[in-house]
Amino acid sequence: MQFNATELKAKLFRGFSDTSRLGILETLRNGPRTVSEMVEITGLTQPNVSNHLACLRECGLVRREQKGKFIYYELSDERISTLMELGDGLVADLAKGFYECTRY
Amino acid sequence: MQFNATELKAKLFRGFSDTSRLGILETLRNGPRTVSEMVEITGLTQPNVSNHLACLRECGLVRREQKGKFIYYELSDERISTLMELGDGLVADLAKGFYECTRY
DNA sequence: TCATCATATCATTATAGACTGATATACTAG
DNA sequence: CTAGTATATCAGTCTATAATGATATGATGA
Repeated sequence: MQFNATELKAKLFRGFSDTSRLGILETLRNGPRTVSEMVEITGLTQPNVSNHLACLRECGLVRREQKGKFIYYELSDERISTLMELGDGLVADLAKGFYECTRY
Repeated sequence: MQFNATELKAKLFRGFSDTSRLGILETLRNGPRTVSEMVEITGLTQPNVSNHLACLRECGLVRREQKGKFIYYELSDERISTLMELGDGLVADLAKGFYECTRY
């Protein structure tokens, strides 16, 4: 399989495009978290969180660090937070559209 | 159906998360385009482009303007370009990860 | 060593949504 | 009005992937 720039960028955004995955990324905006903390905060099941983290890590959006029996995850780049901030602003202004958007 | 902030933001990013849809948005970074121009540039079929544009319009990411027998689409907010720029930068730095990322 | 807790992986199921081909609508020029 | 071009819609198919439950791995402390 071969990728062009647009495909790669689409993949990047796909990291943010699922509610569960974005929820996980949101919890990391305030600093590193363990898997169980994220499970607690998001209400997702543990295997589900681990699966999404595997995706996010494979694509380089998060990195992890083992500390004792816990593994801490964190965002791998400041711009990932920036992207989410930009999203916040846009959603605030376009919110009406997103409420009504039923096509994807 | 009820949405929280994260769900809405995920929806926003979903606009950018599909290669075809992102390709369409990319063509609009240089200004308004007609549907047929986008078909020409992206290589997608016309119904496919129209479908994606309907999504994007419903969610407020693009707006359209009729001029004679053509309909011009354009990005509805500057920050949409900014978001794509940020994406460019991130992909450039994390590209390796995205090449190898096979999980979504 | 074993028991326990934290995290990861795997097979399966279920669903969203991308794409196609056919057709409908809408605008313009003649 | 009609013909031709531009765009939109729709039903059906197909694929990708999110979620689940069961299980495996790995680290810690006793």
